[in-house]
Amino acid sequence: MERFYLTTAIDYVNGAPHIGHAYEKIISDIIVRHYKQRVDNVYMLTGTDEHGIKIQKTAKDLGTTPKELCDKNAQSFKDAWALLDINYDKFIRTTDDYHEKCVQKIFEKLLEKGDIYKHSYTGLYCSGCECFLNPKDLDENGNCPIHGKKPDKVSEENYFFKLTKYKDAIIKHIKENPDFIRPYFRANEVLNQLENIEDISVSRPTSNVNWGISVLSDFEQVIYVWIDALSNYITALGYDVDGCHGELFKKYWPVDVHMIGKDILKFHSIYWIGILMALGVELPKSIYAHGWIMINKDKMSKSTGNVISPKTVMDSFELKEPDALRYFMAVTALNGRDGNYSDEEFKERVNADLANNFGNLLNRTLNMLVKYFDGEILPQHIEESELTYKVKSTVRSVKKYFDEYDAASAGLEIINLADAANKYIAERAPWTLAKEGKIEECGKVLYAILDTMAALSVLIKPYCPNISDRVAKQLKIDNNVKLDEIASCAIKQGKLISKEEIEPVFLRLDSEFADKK
RNA sequence: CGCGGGAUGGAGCAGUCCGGUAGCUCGUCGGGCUCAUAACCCGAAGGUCAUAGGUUCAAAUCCUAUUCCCGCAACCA
Repeated sequence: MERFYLTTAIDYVNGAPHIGHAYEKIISDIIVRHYKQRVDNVYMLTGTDEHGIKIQKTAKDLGTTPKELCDKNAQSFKDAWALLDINYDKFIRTTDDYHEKCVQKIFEKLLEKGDIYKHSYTGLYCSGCECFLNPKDLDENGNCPIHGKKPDKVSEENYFFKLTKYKDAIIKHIKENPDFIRPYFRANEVLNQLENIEDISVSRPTSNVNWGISVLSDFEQVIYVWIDALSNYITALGYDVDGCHGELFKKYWPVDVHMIGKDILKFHSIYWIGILMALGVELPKSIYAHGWIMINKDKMSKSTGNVISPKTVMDSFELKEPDALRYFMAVTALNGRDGNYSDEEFKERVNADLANNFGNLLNRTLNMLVKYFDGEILPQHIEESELTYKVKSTVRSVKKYFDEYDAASAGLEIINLADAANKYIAERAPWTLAKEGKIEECGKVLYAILDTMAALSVLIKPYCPNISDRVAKQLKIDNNVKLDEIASCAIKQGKLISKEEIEPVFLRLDSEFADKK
């Protein structure tokens, strides 16, 4: 593999970014940073989905234009990702000019091919909701549950995509490629959904929705979200319906993984795949459906009012960098399951793993190095230890977990290595060795730990880039190396550090130190 | 009978496919260490493995039934 391409879902800009949006971007960013430690060419795409009736209505309510609303909210997403050190390569907005033009061409191509056709649709329309209601959503009297009145029978002309034509091919693809939908248990759900699939409506009359991309050959209709939003994954790379693709598309498509929430798996694994098949474009290598972040065990929702933003968390703990939140988000939800956030859990987890286990390990070891060796690494202390073997096996299993995009398990594996190093110290008790005059043995133990920390600095970098940098600085090593270049005995002989240069890499939240800072 | 997943010490989970001393993390309690960020290490307590039957020398694990919870089905990140 010499290139890696990951996309996140593009967020609907009808509101502000919250911790659920942030979760997806954080694990995506961690995966991307990990692959940068393995592959030279890595590309990450994120962005915003900006069309549709909800934006149109919200803008109207706020007395602004849809475009102004989108500009403002898209910026708030960008700001949030900057705060979290999300290193995306491109931020696409579905209102971007090149995207709109490409989507129009895609629509026309499918129309010409006969995979999109015009069809009259009759449904139950509620003027209060300004949308069609599903008969199942109605109350026992057949009324709209929100507005309490009978919806009208309305017919409208829509364009439909012949999804049913591709049904069998999609089923076949999913069954033949067990790695296509991750985690695997989600594939069953999709196959189940496929049984009852129908052609999907891919346009809306402008009389209903005007904030959208016009159908080129029919200005009475705008293109609906399926073709508009999902196409971002290829338009961002310069896809061209006539085959004159941009360099990025040639280089990075097909995508290695679409990182999405479990709620939109159906649209990606069925609708999007159908559209790609119709376009004759190669299919994604995999789609990863992550779980949701619950807040204090409850689903985050506007109605319960428990929606929190990443900035809220960072402000309430006075965090100046996102490392702790990034780490917590990565490990709180195991491979595709839901995770939970609470202030208590966050604080305890981060204190236990990053401060007590990881950070304190470096701190105590460097202090001993200063105390017993004046901060100097002596040549006779440089050698491999039993920890060297542990480092190698950790690197192997971290890679294995990331092969499955399981950043949580990989993260725990990394912390386990720090744990093993703490046990190693206790077993060897270098402070006792120093007192007993076994000074050379003491030096070797300290070196073994520091050399393990050097590897840990590289391993933890995708999760906690700032912490990693502080470790690297104090150990005078380069943490900007590929995983396979992690070497034993990376720390060179000579003066390493003085008492004054030792700084905690991560302070406990709510600790006295943290309060003072 | 829509499809699927689950029920294991206070909490969260592994073990179930291929039966054979019930394990991990956190919490609690006790001890140790004193290099360190109230940190680190060791040990202990605590479970009739949802319920009722069955198969077996032996069942958390296999079979049957029951109860309860959850996901998807339904434009929630």
